[in-house]
Amino acid sequence: MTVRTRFAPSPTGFLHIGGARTALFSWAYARKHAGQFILRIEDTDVARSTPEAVQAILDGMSWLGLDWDEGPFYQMQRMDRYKDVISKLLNEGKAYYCYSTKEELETLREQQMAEGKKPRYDGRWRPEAGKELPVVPTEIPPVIRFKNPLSGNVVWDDLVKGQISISNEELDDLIIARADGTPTYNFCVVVDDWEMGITQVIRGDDHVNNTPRQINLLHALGAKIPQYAHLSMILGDDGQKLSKRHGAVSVMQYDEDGYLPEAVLNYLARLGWSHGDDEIFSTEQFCQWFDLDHITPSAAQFNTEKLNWLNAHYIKQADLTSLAKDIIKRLALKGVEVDEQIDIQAVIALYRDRANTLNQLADSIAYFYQTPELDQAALEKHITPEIVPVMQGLFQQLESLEWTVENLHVAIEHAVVSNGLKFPKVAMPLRVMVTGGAQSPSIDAVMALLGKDKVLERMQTFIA
RNA sequence: GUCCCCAUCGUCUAGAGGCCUAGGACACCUCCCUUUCACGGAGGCGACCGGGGUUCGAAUCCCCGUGGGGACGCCA
Repeated sequence: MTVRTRFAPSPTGFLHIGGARTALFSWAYARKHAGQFILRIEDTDVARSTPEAVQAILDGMSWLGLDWDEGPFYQMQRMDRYKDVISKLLNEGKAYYCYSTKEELETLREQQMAEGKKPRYDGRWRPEAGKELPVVPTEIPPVIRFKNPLSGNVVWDDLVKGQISISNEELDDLIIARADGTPTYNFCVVVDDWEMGITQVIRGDDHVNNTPRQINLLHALGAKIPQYAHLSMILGDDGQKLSKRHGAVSVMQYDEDGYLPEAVLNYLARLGWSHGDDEIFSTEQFCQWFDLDHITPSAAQFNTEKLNWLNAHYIKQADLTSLAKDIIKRLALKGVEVDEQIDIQAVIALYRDRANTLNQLADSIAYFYQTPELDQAALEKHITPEIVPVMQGLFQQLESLEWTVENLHVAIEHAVVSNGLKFPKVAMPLRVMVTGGAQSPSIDAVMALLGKDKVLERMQTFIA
């Protein structure tokens, strides 16, 4: 049987890191088994679903390169189908109308909690042989509930967590249609997973408790039960749960912050999944290796440091042409316009080894195009009164120099030797004058790329 | 409260009874390279939650405890 997996986000916000990993694992599983990956938008919560959120999710998926074979399907467009199934259930006596009000149920819940019991619907409207039901109120629009089995256990072999067993006595008759007639999440999921032929349901483990209800529904519909794989959650950098108000950010934020999608993908892959000691691997390699046996059942804490390390790695590997395009864009965003006279690919090649993010890389080379900000401490430490004459001498040499790295090196070396100094004694002040700070790649290489005019102009302001 | 799940270095993880005096990676520390800072290279620090079993032998299996998390919606 061909593998069919799905990613089924609800469009109530952006695609965050947890959702992205779920999508990645579902996608990779389908790819690994040459199956299909389906995208389904669960938008039955009309009040909270927005088209902007749908777009945000699609953007996140495409940035990460997660493509789907079918969909996106929208549950709101499948209403007729759900209603058919509900009336079938009603006709077969597997579902029933319930006229309890929200207030009534709230009271019941509080009472049960107070008694130390698990809050659950007590089945007051559930029809049973020989049972007398309350008088149907005319003014209350009813919800429709599923007749959950009263006894026995629901057991499944979770592909991540192993065997999970939940007693039906813990479950109540869940609402499958609201008072306004719209079907609810647990019901739509069941119908969709069934009709879309999903073979492996890979999702967050906050759904573990929904699984037995869904399995019971599937049984009632005479559907085949898919396999389930429940992924544990991703915690924030601080070990706290991610939520809208705490730490959860859109995957697109990583784009903005200067992370490469392949780095994020690689990082996410290793969060909760492993392939021996392998740390760095391509998405293609991941698809070949991925399996559900090596997923950790426990929660994982996000670690930005490690993401940075991976990102730095991918920056070092990146194609220079596309890297340059990206960096030019980022510089423009900062209001820095690049000068065509300077070979930006060469500059990036010189700087890429020292950046964790593309933004850092852009920041670090901005001084090629605009007057650098001067590091006061570096200035005071390196540009001493004694060194100024030395720099004046060097300046004169440079004025008539044929501008190559080799010649520049020789010129600096000459200033060092003729003044009886150590190399850094000359290189450091020069570095501060040219770059504004005390850290840079080899100063001769930097000067070569920056060009004679800019170098002399910058030196001038310090030795005049 | 009730039910379900989880538990190896600070973090991500390897580990399917002997290969484990527990391996790798990030971070951290030291040294090397060096024109500063990085990069890179070589080392180092650092963990099986506790208690009982089972077994010749347990990080690995079982039970209890502890701790953490999740669920308990006419949200998904």
